[in-house]
Amino acid sequence: MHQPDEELVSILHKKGLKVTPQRLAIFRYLANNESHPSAEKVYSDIKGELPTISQGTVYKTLSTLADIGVITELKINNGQSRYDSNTSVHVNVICPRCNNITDYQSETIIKFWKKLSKEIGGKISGQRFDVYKECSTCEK
Amino acid sequence: MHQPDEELVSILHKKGLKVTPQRLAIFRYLANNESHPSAEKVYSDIKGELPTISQGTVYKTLSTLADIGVITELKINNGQSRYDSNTSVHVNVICPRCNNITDYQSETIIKFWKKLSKEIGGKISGQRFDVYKECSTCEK
DNA sequence: TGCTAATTGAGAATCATTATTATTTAATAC
DNA sequence: GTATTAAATAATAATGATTCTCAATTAGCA
Ligand SMILES: [Mn+2]
Ligand SMILES: [Mn+2]
Ligand SMILES: [Zn+2]
Ligand SMILES: [Zn+2]
Repeated sequence: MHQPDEELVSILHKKGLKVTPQRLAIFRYLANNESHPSAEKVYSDIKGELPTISQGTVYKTLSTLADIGVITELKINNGQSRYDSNTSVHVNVICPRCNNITDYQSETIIKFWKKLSKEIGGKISGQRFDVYKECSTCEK
Repeated sequence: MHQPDEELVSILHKKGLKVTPQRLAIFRYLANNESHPSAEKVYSDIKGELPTISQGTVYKTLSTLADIGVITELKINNGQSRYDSNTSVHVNVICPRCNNITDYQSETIIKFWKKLSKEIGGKISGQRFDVYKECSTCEK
């Protein structure tokens, strides 16, 4: 694990964006959170650190972080967005019952992506691979 | 190309659901439409055939068709849902600028899915593979 | 040809997200 | 350090895609 701050600060500088406590805190929160939280979850959790932050700022910040490419926004089937700081090529395993999301990574995926992106060609700007499977809690 | 009606009617019977003109028309429309239309697009296009249909019925019908597995709902990044009658394993190539969606299918994808679903194991209920790439119209 | 539960149509309600705007603040220059 | 200023934030209102409600209609069946 590395200090996420340095990377974020460098990218913000490069893009001419300000380094704010809100941006640092939300990015740090996501970088240490595997659960692909919703904006609402980020808001309620981040209030411990930044008690006066507003929902609007959370949405705006998440959108900014997605724009600069350090997180990914995933619209899921319950109508909400979930936020993922894992920017490597991977599979999101989504429980169709409770919308729990976990990452699955393997060599198979890496190889597939190399082959597929070459096959499709052109300027590909991203990808999203989801697999729907009941989580261990829900299958009981 | 085969008659989509027969398949749908048989599944509706199996599930104890009624065969209605609205369900037939919307399913037929999607089966003959590669463009992954939104609910709004389905609504405005289907009014030619069913002038008195309501938006609510379109939403409800699309949801029913997705429930019984004959179409797939894709929430995309503009906040809308798009509907796909291609239920085979494939990649949706989505233009991040105009949200145009086209299907990409290849042996690479089929083989990957066989391998990946075995790797992940358990009762997988579906999958979704998206690739973001500017469409030919937008890259000009 | 009726019966009945499912479906539809019309319109209201919901709710996640976005927009607005006054206030605050990070970054730069002095 | 202090002033300047454009960007960011907080509070709140607005939006809009989707869902809900319920009375009217209809598909499926006896
Ligand atoms: Mn993920
Ligand atoms: Mn498709
Ligand atoms: Zn679950
Ligand atoms: Zn395009």
